[in-house]
Amino acid sequence: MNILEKITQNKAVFSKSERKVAEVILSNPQTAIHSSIATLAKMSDVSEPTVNRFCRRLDTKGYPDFKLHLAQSLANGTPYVNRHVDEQDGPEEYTNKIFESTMASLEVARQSIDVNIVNRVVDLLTQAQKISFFGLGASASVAHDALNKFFRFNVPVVYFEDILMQRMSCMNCSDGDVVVLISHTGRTKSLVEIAQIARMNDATVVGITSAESPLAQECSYVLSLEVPEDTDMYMPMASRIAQLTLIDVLATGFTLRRGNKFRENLKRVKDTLRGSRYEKRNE
Amino acid sequence: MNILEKITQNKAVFSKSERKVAEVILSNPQTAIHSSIATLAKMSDVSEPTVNRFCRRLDTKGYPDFKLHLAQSLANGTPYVNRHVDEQDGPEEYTNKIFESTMASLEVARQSIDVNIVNRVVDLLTQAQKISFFGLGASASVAHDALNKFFRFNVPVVYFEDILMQRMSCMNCSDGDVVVLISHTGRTKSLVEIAQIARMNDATVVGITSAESPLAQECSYVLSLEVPEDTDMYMPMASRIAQLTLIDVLATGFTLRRGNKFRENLKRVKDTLRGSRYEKRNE
DNA sequence: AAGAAAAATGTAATTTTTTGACATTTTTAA
DNA sequence: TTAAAAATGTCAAAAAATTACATTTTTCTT
Repeated sequence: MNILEKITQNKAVFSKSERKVAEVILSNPQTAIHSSIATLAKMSDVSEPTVNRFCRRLDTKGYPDFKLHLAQSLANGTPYVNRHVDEQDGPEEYTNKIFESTMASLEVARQSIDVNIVNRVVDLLTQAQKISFFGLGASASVAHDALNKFFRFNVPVVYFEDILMQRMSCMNCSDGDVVVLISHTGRTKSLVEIAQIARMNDATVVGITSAESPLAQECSYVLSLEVPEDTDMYMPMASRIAQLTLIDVLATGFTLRRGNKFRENLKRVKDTLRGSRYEKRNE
Repeated sequence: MNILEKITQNKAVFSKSERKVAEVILSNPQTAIHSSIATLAKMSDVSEPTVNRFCRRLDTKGYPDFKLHLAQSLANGTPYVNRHVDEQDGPEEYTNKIFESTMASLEVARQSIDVNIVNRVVDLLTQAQKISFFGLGASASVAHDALNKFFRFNVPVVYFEDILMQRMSCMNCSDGDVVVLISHTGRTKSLVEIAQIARMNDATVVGITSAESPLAQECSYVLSLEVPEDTDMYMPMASRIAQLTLIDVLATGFTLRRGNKFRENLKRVKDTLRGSRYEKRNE
């Protein structure tokens, strides 16, 4: 946790002298990290051991350790912490909190990704005869997005929102088809069933879900995403974003694998859209 | 500048022993910042002054100063820069680049948001008789997602992918209805027309789009999002993510405005989903 | 309000850590 | 091969941080 925030929060707990130290540090943290304990003690007008005790109260091992923590806090301007929205927050606060915690979640998600599996899945996708993307609820829009993306690649790609359509589609799967199933929890019954159906019909099933979930068990490959608990709003938030970003990664891997010529193709697809748009005046 | 990079770059300049120190630090920077010069010297199998000289070669004042720099470098992992994917990147590289540039874009987008407009739009939404979300292409899935989110609020909410349905829906708009139009460029002709139709029928039109685009001109309120140019892959990437996050912000503002009781409602909605899921074993 | 107990703070000594001076070894180049 | 230069290590001095303990301040009880 950011040590500057911690100092602010614990202000009430500090003793009088410790508070003097806190003031000096908060008002000038950049100076603090370059001072020795003696200098800081003089600046705060307290004794050296008091500064040391202050550091320990913040759960650091001592002054040098404290400086390290402080340096780290200062390094990331606003550190991407998963701050929860609360009741009293105004628009400014909740906007920032949502953005920041989304970024924080992406960071965590990124670290949880196994690039070897990404690589293998990209392999699979490039060789697939047909790619299907299915998800339910909040993950439906992620599947929808994946459709949009892979459609540009001129690959047979399928997406349905309707469970029955999804099932039927999987019934008709065959060897060489890849089915990508998206679910944050990996506990949605009907999606787990879809996975089973697809596998019975020789499709390769890729799950974008959490590790060791029932869905993960049924998949040939699992791209597990660890995303910190969504904020308190009882809605999926960060999980979706992480899934989407992973889709971007797969799409990128796909185009890289296909090489340069293929990318020119993509440019053409993009240019085709031009007719449907108002021209941008060249400034 | 990031000191880890600096170490990597200067590797050629280092002497043999200094390189040993560099290896140890690069391979385990987290350990390094918590070690004394003596420990690090032993780990690198060199003498203490050698470590000290190593630090000075990197333009730090000495070992403690070096540790500070190192701590700061580690704090912001790799700062979120918009690094472009290129041809030779392996899975590891492109995965990280995509995630990082997504985070970087979110940061930029966040700063470009006008919270006053967010606040006003939240106002509008809470008082709306009916809310519609429309987008085309990549933005369609964003609208889809918004549907999913606002549907939970037990508000009349509408979403269509089909242009004709969108038009018809807007024809039937009336005073008190809010139409949210999503488009990165704001230059999609049919969406601009939708905006005009909606306004002719007294709906309030909110645009999530780029400032001063043709679409923005036609909107009652514009939530403009400035998103750095998407990476070179000719697909919308970061723009979508920013739009989605903005939707999260609006949804959050909405629930906050509605107060505590309302949030309990949301919890109930979430709990309702339980029947469709496999239980999580309590570990 | 007085006095004892507890908490906070400071002093001084000790320990740890870092740095500097100089000797020795290794490398480089003529 | 040898002399100069560069690199590295040894050891001692200096600086910094921490500990133990004494003193002061605060708090609580009677």
